[in-house]
Amino acid sequence: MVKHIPPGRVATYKQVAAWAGYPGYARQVGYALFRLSTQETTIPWHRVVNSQGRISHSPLRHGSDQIQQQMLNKEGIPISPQTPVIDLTTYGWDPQTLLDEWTILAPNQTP
DNA sequence: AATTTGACCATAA
DNA sequence: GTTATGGCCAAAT
Repeated sequence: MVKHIPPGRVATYKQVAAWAGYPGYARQVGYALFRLSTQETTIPWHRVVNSQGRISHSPLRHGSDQIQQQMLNKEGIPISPQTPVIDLTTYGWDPQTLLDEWTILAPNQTP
């Protein structure tokens, strides 16, 4: 599911769990992403944030939370210690919303 | 078998 | 804005 999140957008742990068919399993999504290396390239782990629109910080992450901020900045998402919260109505991604946009932009097509 | 541990969440103060 | 609390759930103690 994380692979489907487009650049410049973010999704929440809760959303990813629900989309994967496991509503209520937000924590497990976090544990799964924790296993990934910060060098990971095929899975955009940095596009997953908590339900407040903030990066989940933890000393156990060994700085991967800071790296997450840098990568999000590189994709045009303004987040910093001064602006710690991402506006999910602007940058949040919802597959249903994407479908709606798609049918508006390209009617008579099947996604 | 019971307790602890978290990249979580909703609510309350 | 913030912290605290109780709930959640699987895996590891």
